[in-house]
Amino acid sequence: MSQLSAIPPTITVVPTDDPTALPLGLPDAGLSYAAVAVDVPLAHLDRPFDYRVPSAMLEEVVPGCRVKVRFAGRLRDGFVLEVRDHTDHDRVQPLERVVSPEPVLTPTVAGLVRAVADHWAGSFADVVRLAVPPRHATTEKAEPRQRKLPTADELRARVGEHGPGPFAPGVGGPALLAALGRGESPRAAWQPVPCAAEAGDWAYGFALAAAATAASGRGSLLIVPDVTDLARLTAACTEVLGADTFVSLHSDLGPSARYRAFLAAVRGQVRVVIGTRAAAFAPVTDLGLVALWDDGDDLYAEPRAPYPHTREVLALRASREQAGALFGSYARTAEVADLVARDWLRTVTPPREVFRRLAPRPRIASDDERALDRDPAARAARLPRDVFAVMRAGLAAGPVLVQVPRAGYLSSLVCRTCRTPVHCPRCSSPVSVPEPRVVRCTWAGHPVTGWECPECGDRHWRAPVVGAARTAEELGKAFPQVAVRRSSGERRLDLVEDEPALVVATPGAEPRAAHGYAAAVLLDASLLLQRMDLRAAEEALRRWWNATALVRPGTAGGTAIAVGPPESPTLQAFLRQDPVGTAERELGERQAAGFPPAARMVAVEGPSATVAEVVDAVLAETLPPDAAAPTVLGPGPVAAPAHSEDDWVRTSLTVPAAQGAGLVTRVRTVLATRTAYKAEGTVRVRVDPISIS
DNA sequence: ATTCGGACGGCC
DNA sequence: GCCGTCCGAATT
Repeated sequence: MSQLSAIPPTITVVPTDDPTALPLGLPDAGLSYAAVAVDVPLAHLDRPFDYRVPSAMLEEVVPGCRVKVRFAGRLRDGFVLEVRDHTDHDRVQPLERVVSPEPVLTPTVAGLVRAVADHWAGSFADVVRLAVPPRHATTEKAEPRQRKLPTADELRARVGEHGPGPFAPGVGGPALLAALGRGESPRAAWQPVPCAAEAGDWAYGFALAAAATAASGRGSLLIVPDVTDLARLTAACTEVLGADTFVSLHSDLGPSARYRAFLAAVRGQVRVVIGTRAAAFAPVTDLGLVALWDDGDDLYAEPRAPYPHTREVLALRASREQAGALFGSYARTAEVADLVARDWLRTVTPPREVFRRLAPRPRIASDDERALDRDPAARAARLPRDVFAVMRAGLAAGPVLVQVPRAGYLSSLVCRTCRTPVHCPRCSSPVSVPEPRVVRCTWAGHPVTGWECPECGDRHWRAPVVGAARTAEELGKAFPQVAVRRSSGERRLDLVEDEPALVVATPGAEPRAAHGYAAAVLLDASLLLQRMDLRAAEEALRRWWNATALVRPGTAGGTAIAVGPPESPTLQAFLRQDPVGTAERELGERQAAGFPPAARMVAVEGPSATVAEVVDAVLAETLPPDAAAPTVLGPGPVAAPAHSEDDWVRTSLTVPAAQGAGLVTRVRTVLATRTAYKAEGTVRVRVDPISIS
């Protein structure tokens, strides 16, 4: 050791009679300490840390700015949460540098980030990554685009000109717009009519709601599942609000465009933000409305830890910021039904008779052998005669949509004769066909050989439905004079013209028709209904009603026909055209089964030994008074992440919804204790996962 | 007396 | 997770 370092550090003596003096002789410059949310991955370090603000940085250090700090000896990124004149710590380090003085993490969003982290048993650092896009220095320094914003009077005039649009026939619809315009914060579960007419134009409705909110001097946040819906919403907002009034935030934007849109919002240059799930955290000042389209779409489940769901993020946000909420969809999820049952949302939908008159006429066609058409080409395409008739009639009036299952859904099998789904003889799991001629069970990967149908004894199986390519080919033969167009996955059409054509599309990739389809044929019914998922029925209805929404209203002859077993309750629900009642029943079933949203479920996933340790530790935590011990489900096998060497399992803990926060806190405590103790093995925790098994 | 390494505690 | 410190064993 050198001579120099042996000399003790200089100690500055502070006169004790000076009340403004700070300990350790630090210069008092008023606001000299910053509480920083440091980007550390460890659960037990998930809290703010204080740093001294060197006087040279005093100007730039503001709440919400990005900084670099020394933490455990290393440089790390962080956000300043608060600037204060004191600290409770005696060994504070100085801030290393200010990355940017731009206050990108507003106090409101910081509060939301904390709340989201707490709700999903995650850390602030994980959630803030979802909320604030990476900095782009050039964009930050560039001159912002000049925008001409309409005044409140102009906005009121526009809202008046447009009228209530798709809310027109609605019970409570016009009142909703009026309340938003008065600066109130109504919350609605909006059920527009699934049809290609104004009554079904959700994007127009969203734009009108944003305009009414803007007229009250407040901002709006409008969220949709994907870029296709975003394009539609962009068009509607441009028409109703004007192109200067809003920005669009989504993950397809490059770093520069993304940061530019974000800055326009955080700087208050725009008060309306539209986008996909990451935009749910966008810093809209004085938020008056959050709107969410089609909350059942699984794109709303964030794939990164802590796996928050956009619907709950927005619900949390509307509550925290006293904003209105508009959750719109053609189908209705059990979760929205739950929010309605708890009177957090009120249903807004046209009167029953208006709804039924405007909606395309729903029909179902049996898919059993006897119902097939006699026409040999139709027979080859496996088309029931009712479907053949609907297609023929529809083609006389315009394009006909044919919804077929996505390729991924084909990888299941049924008995050739009685259509009983094939299950693994060893562990009863469903089977999949990962590649041609290879049949494995989905849980354990057992190769399936020597299968025999438990119902009829047949030894042969087949794919239950043909895919898009085969369907298109067969339809071409059945309708030789008609153009057959395809839209799926990568090769996707946006719009088809009015000429008669058969448009074969996978769910979610259906192009819109310029004036609506004459008819829709939903061919994937039986396959969707065979899925062993808790949400199979809900998801099937969501897809059918989303496809139905592209068809002309029933008053203009529109028809939607689903092919499947007529006795299926889900097909019957389709026929009944009652998304609200259907979701209420679904919620009732979830309640009876003790599943979310009626209960809170925390799934712990990882190598079996680690999962067992974590679950045991959670169960060993002391329960709050009156709280019951959780119900334990599992462990059951679950897919391991790509690079894991171990097999993974999942164990789920379930408690009544009211005790959910307590359970999540206990889980979080266990995770924090484990990282502090450096326990071996990591787990993944999912609160209310969308797939339950 | 000095150096090395592994375990452990704290991170502002 | 990573760094710094502390303590015991090995090395001179």
